Amino acid sequence: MGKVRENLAECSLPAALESMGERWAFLILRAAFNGLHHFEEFQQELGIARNILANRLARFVEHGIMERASVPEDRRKIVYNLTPKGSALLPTMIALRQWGERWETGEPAFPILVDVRDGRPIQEVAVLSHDGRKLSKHDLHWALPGDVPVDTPAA
Amino acid sequence: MGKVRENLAECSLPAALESMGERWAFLILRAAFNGLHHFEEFQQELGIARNILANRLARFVEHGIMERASVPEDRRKIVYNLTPKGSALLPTMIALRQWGERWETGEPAFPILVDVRDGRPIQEVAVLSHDGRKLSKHDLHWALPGDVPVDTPAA
DNA sequence: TATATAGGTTTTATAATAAAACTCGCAAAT
DNA sequence: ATTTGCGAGTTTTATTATAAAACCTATATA
Repeated sequence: MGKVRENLAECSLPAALESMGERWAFLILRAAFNGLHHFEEFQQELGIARNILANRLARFVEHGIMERASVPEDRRKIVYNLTPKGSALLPTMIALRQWGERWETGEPAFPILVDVRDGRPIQEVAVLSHDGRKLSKHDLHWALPGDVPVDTPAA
Repeated sequence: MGKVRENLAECSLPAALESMGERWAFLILRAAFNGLHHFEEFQQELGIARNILANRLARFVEHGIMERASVPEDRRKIVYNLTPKGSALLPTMIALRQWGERWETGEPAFPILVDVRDGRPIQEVAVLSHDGRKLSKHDLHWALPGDVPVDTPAA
């Protein structure tokens, strides 16, 4: 139990925050998810200072969240694209956005995100148990290696 | 289509970031989820500067993320507790933590979070369609009011 | 009554952010 | 072929946020 509290400091939230905890990080990411690719696009959409934007993009590239490539057809242009690692931040970003909708702005803000296949709204991002029950903070518990039941197949 | 891009700036991510976008915000929140309640506990656990901690806690209270109450048994003491609004940040926080585990630190970091009922690890936080399919960014689309099919019950 | 504790505030130093002007390589127009 | 303009930054200077340390006040404990 004391062992749990001791190890808690080593959860990977601090590591995640190294790249995402800075101001503008989430907003640049959102813009990237919305299809922006170029320095000037980010700058004009967000109104961020150019030096800060340059710094953030460089940091994203360093951390493998975006990749930077020059466009052959117009060699002035650079494209920034989300890597798989960057794309993997989608649940985090949508969870934060949904929280903002529910608790800051007020529910039905348009446009809303829908499944492209059937046009229906996505679910609220939630913490789920292995069998799909929605979990709150009271349903959670920290476990050390020995305590965790291994998912043993029947055969 | 231009209408979608136009409205995009008004998604609630910026509103959410007003309280959560500052340095230390997620780490204080994590500590609160882990059962810390007092100023000195936060300070010692995180090593954050006292003035910054005071500022963050006050901000959380202002934004309704935590509530501040004094303890009757010892009137020096103050407890900070997560409100429902604060607790609702759990999916965001766990999503970010899981991302850090997967892409920054490397998978099996202990202790891990398990369902208190059966002791089994929780699922990865994901974006799901209305019928539970896992969605990536390519499966998502912005929709304006008219485009969204309403969930019409049969009767 | 003296001493320690909890939860801050104040002061001062340092680092991050912002606004504006500037640079440099390339492309397009004249 | 030269000028003009664009894309992607950098530099400079001003402002704001963060940090470390000392200090303060009300309460509790010895």
